[in-house]
Amino acid sequence: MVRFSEYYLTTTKEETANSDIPSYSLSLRAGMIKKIASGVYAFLPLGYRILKKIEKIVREEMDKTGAIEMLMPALQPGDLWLQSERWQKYGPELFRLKDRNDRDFCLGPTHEELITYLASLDIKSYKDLPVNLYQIQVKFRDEIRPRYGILRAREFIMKDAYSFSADETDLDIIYKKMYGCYSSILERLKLKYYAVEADTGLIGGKYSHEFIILAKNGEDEIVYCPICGYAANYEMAKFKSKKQNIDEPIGEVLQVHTPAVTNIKSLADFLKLPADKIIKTMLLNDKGGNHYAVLLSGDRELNIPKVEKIAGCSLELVENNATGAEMNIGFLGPAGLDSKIKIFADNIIKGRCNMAAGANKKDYHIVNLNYPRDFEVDVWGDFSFAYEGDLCVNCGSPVNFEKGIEIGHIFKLGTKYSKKMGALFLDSEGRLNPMIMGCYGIGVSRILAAVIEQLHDAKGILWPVCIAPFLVNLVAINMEDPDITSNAEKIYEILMREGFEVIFDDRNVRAGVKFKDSDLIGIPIKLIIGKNYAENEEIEIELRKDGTKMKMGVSQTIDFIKSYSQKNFF
RNA sequence: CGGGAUGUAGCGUAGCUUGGUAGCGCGCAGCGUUCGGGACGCUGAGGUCGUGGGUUCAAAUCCCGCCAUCCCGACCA
Repeated sequence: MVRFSEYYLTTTKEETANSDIPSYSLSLRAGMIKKIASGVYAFLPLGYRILKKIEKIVREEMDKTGAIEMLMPALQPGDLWLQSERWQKYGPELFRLKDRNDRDFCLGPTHEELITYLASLDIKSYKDLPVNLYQIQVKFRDEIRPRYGILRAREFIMKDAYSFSADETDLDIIYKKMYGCYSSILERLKLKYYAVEADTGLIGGKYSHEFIILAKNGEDEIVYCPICGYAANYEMAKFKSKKQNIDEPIGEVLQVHTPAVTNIKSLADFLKLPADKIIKTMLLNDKGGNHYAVLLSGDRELNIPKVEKIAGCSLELVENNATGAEMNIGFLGPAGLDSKIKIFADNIIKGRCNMAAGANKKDYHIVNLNYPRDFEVDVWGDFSFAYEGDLCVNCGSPVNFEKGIEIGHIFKLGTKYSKKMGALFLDSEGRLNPMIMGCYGIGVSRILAAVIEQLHDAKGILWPVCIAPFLVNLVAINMEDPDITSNAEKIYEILMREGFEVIFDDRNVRAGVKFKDSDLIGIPIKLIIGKNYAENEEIEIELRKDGTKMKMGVSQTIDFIKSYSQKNFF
């Protein structure tokens, strides 16, 4: 296939500065990518080979589900984004630009607007539905902090699919197909992953799943139950608290002078109470200036998205200085709170007794608060994050925590875009309806990094056979020995005739360099031609996976490679 | 956006405090010796010291602006 000496590939022995995680450092050292600007990378020939193989797998699995491939422009007119109102909502993450006539454009971070626009032009009847369209395209997001190389880049390659259907049932069918599709993609790539319940934000009421690849350096955290298989995004995770409600005689309400004690830790020290006997009162407000107080056990953290979900609007924490003295930030509590403020209380507090909380008065707290004697609650719910030691919401076993990389996200969009952009169809009774949409993304270039993140060792990358840039590296031990070179050439011919993806390391460098490069790049099989081939016609085989070494004749070697490639190791 | 740092050959860096010849390692080219897990010797090519201005007889070095890159920061009742 290719001769190393003629190929475009340079590897480096030394790491580059700031290549802080293995996948980044190795993809630079193996000569797969090159950084062009912050968060912008070029795929060099080796990296591009791998990328194309990943694309191929994604494409095959998508096609199997009946999804149809197309290609939309990366450059999109601002008008469409005005229609969906995302032009206003998206913020600086959206790459915006103007053409010579001063018209607004953006570089697409996703393609909902475009696809919905296209569907509105072409789809008129329920007979045209359902349909699931996808593309593999470059996306742009002006990330606040691009990092970890290709894992979190500003320009990246993504497969995104958009489904249109006439009813929820068809949406469910496609959603399930996509769920299955993503699972098969990740299984073919030999990745360890979880499909977790994810936050839909305020947009979609329905559910969504994230596909998370387990990795120490991941930026996402998941909570899962090893017993029953429950898995969720850290922010979303439901759980049961282990702590029992304490049964003790109800005490009398007392006001305590607590000068300048404004946080849980100092209050716990001051009152000599454990943090979970304190009610933490967090104040949020919505865009309309309405306040919401959230009561939490003192040892828990506020989970704003969970509150937003119940409140039905986006919320912000009230800043310390924002409301000034009249709110008594630092001394808030449920008892005697301004009645205009809605009180949300975490279920964990339910049944607890003799709690301490702020007195809504500077420098004072109250002890021995008891519900419902001393305060009211408008809404009970789950408003905190799961902690180590919490229990599975389904089966009650302790939950585990794991870091990971978000690789895919499937989402039921509903009619958000179709309504705004007029993507309507006539149903069988002649009524006009907005199409029901779903969107399904998977990060193609991110997969490349994620695979390395999961599959590498001290020597380099361990590619699964299905995406390895080459299956076989033919190493001629010494290019100045005519016997060795002529034998290697002969074997090279045979391997090519067999149709194997082979790179022939014909460089005039020492054997050690060839071995190191081969391991770094992560080619699954090394075939080594040295002196002993001339002696007994046996090829030395070494496997990257575990360093296994074997010797066998040419035809057995061919058979071995065939069967090895079919097994798709890792 | 706030805080902190850094920019010197393709890559990694020294020199800057105390202004005066730009140095080292890797890589690259040539020659020779080597040749089964990143060899060695000799020779050589390669630098607007991020950029613009200022101070000075003289600036990689001191001062100011700009640009780029990197790190940290979203939990406080």
